Amino acid sequence: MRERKRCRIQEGRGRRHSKRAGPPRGPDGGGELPRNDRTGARVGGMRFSKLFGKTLRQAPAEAESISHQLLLRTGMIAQEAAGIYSYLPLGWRVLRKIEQIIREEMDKAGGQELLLPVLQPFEFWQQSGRNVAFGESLFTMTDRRKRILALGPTHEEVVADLVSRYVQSYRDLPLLLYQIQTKLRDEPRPRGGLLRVREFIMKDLYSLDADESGLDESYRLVSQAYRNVYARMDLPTLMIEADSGAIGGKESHEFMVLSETGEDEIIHCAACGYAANAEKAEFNKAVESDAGAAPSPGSGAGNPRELLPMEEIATPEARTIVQVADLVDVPTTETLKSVFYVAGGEFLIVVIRGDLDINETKLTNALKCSDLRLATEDEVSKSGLVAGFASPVGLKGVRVVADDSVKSRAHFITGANKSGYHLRNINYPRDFQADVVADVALARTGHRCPRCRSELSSVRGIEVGHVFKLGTFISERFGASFLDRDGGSRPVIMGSYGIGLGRLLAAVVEQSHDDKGIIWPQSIAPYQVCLCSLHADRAEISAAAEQIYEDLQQSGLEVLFDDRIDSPGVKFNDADLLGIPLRLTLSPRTLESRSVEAKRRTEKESRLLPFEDLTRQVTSLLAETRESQP
RNA sequence: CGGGGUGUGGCGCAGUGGCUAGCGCGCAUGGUUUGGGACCAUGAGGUCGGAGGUUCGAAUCCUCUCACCCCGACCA
Repeated sequence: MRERKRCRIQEGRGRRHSKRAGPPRGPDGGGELPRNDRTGARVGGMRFSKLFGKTLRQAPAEAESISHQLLLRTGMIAQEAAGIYSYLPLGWRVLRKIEQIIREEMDKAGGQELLLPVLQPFEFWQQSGRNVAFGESLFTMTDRRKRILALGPTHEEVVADLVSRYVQSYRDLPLLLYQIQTKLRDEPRPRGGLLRVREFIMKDLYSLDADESGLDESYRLVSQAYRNVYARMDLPTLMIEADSGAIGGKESHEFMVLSETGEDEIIHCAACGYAANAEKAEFNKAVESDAGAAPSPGSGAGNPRELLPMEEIATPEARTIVQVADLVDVPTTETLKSVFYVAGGEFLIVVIRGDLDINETKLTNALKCSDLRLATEDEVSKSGLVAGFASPVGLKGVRVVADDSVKSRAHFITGANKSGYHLRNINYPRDFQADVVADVALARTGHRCPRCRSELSSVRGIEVGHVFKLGTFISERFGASFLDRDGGSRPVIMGSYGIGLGRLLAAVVEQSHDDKGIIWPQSIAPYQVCLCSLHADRAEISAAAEQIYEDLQQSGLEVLFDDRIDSPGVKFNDADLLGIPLRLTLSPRTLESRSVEAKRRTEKESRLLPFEDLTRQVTSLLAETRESQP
């Protein structure tokens, strides 16, 4: 008892000492520990007691998504304004690891890294014409000479400018140029923590090729590099067909992480693997067991003589497709619906089969416009149309866009353009014509796959990569051309390939966590090992822990050393919350058997590792963990 | 931009006209503790988002405004 008491008094002193003079010295009286003890910062290790940032027991109320909550609770990020975040040391370590993985894979694919300016002449954007497509999302500022500068949301223009100056011959191609840097977009609505922000670090690669087959090869190479990146982060992704949006271009794919938190809807066919963003997804519009489908789909109309004559039917109060279909007792597939839009200031009517909805992305593309919105009630009535009873039949002076579903059958029911009446036996193109006929329909769960006719389903996803075959529209405008073998001048063919690093980080957290906290894949964990010393105020514990901390670092491991004088629960919970792959616990109990307890973040069980050869055992445990991960 | 919501100490919250604005966590100091977010004591910390107004008196009522979050529009 007396021994014990004395021991405690000494511990008390030690504790006071440690708080004033920093962490206790090494086992043999100090001097041997690496420098920088004042702040605890080391190359491979960090003392929890010195770590900048604090874990929170409760997530701030503004955080809704899991990743947002966990990243705030762990002190990995801190919000400064809507869609603008600071990365604190732990979060920044993770981001840098992601960055390094991406860099390695881009280099492996043959990429050359460079750094491009954030401030870009606004003229670049006028030259490409994309100032219109980006619209208000393009941050701009004015310098002291009143010159307008754009804050780069992406860098195709700058690359095209560089290429116009440095690429002269087909011998200079192909090229894969990439940068990893901050980009700025004035998003209308930032959300979900790091999932959608206004300032973000992005890896953007631009491929430059002499011909289409070169572009195909670049596209293939970079796509494979993307798969490698995700695989190294243990992140399952789905490559889907995508719309190219404001970036422009033809073919485009997105890499999606399936998650309910995701903003994108993916239309997917389990049978043949067809997968596309709902913005882009196609589907088979044939109506099954449709006896009335007189002209076969795609044939336009049949012989007009076989078609029944148009008739007017009274449909009082039936203003919606469902009401009309019920009243006349036909399925909604036998009706046509008309919707009114204003595109580029022009009023237009869009007609589509009654059971389908309009996909505004497809519509925008079909119209080649950049501003599309639903018409207001005022605009509709000014155009002389009666909402609820409108149709393109007999309409003059209004541009008509038809979804190709108008050709999928004959004898539709649609509005008579007078209140209380509809028309029966309406056929395209006998009874109305369209200025544009295109696929502008929205695919949904239950529709048929365009490839194999199996049933499509829908899932949500987070877009963690997007690749585009841009083509030549930017290079042409920047005079980025080269001389081919025959001495002819041709525009460079461009591709563009982006990964948002912060979003990727958030996607990993969305994908890999439990009720205790984050579960980092080893490749991007801020530290590989969390060393917890229990009863850290006891001299013998702290001495042994210091030694282990030292040894682990010497062997090249990244260690977060929880040297705080705190209860075991606090330390264990923080280790779990932070998601460090391997936890080592040193306590009086384990010290007695000259061992530490090792527990993987993903497992419940722990094991004792004897001091002898500890670093080797830890290293091999981590290697096993790496292998066992998918 | 439309709809909804929230602004009170670092975080989570209570406080709907009346005394000095309160609680939990966190923080500081001392003590007791220590294998899954310990306990006791003492203490620091708040222009109640901002401006204007009503009132003897405003965190509380009114007007305006700002910020942030969610849904939609839009957007990589």
